[in-house]
Amino acid sequence: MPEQANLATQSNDGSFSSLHEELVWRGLIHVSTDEKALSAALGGAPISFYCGFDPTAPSLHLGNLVQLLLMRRLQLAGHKPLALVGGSTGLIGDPKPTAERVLREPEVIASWVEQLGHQVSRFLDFSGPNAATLVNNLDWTKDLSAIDFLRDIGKYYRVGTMLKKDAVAARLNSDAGISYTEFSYQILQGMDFLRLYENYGCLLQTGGSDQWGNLTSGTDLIHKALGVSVHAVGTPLITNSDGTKFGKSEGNAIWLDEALTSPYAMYQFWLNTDDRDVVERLKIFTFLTRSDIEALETALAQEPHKRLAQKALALDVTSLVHGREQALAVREASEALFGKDSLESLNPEAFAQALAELPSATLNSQATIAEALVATGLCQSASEARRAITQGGVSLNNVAMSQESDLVGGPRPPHPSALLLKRGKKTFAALYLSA
RNA sequence: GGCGAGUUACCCAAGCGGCCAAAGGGAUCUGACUGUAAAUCAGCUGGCUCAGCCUUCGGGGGUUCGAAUCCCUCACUCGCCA
Repeated sequence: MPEQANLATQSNDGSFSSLHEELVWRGLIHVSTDEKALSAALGGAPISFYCGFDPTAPSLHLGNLVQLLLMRRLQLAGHKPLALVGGSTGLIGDPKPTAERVLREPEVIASWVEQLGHQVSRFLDFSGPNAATLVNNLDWTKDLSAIDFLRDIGKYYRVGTMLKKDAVAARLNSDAGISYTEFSYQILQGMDFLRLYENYGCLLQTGGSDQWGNLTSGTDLIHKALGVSVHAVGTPLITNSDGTKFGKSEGNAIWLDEALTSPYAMYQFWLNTDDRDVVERLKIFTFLTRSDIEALETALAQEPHKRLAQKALALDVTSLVHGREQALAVREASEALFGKDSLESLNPEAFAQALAELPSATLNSQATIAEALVATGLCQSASEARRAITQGGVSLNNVAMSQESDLVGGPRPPHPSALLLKRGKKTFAALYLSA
């Protein structure tokens, strides 16, 4: 994992008259509580604010990155981030629109909480006058009794209001229904905001707009319990123009953990951003300035085939997540592997280096192409491999392989023992020969 | 507590005793075109030792030569009534 090497180079765009104005331009504010009050709070003396991350997986993903970068922008403007990991809310589960969540073992949740904490820490500065603080909501819930919870917090909640929250209403209208457990989630999250207000003077919560009901749960609770008005900001749901879900590649989520999504895959993901979406992504996912982004927008309009905007986006986000050095390496690998020049003209050293960024397998030269596809993970099963070969989408060092029985061995320049295996036009793996 | 409806492959959804590895749509994937785009067109999409075989239609049991389809039972979901 890269250290926080990038933090020092980040800054907000000085050409905006205020942080609020920049956030609006970047499209980061989809909904918020009182806009004037919010703008004033962001432009005034430093405030504490928080954003929560629930442990639903061992790693954060691109959706969480939106929040992390928003937090960083606020921090760069002088505000103090409270990064919350959901040690308790993760045990309950935020209601998804379609289905009840499966409860995980507390030990699993605890280990995910720890991993998320590490990941979050890489995106924020934990030193200086407005150092970030990592908090865990399990700290103020684990010893709370059900009776105290119902008496001290529950009384502030009206069931009618709770039922109207989109997340709950959607579930009541679906045939999945909703358990009392998940129904209660909004109260837990509201309580988090209250505790953070009491303990840290936290005045703002940020989150995805799909969390709006949970964000307002907190602002409402604080208002009712203490008579204080605090703020909430909901970022837009990121959607793809072609109608597919953002943040997925071949059906898999893009994770921030390099063990789950390689830096190469991360780079490729961003490089493949649709023309229609790329400017919006640059605004949200990079620290490029308005003038940088406008220049890329012009380039996109005039020479779309050069994909300068996509390249900038891919390099920048990969740098943010995996570090500059790694990002440059995977860019170089991408250019070598997708280059128009034949592989044979590549220098073996450069070729091997590019291959090193790909998923790989080691086989002996008597292995078949079908076996190689499965071993490298390019195909899930022998049947799928066979299908891919039959459909004409498989090549080894850019030479089409049309027979499943074809062997991987044989002289295949430029490298004696390292080979480039492709399924389709952009799904690649490295194959190493052992004999 | 009573009554009714439902649980099918990644998602939606047909099927209601054999012609069902299971229609149709969506999504993924592959090919053509291209910019490693978009749109469009075409094809593929359970597994395997692949002209054959094996496992799948909420779980378990049963009827039958034969079940996703019929019966029993359990679990879960939804709706109406109390």
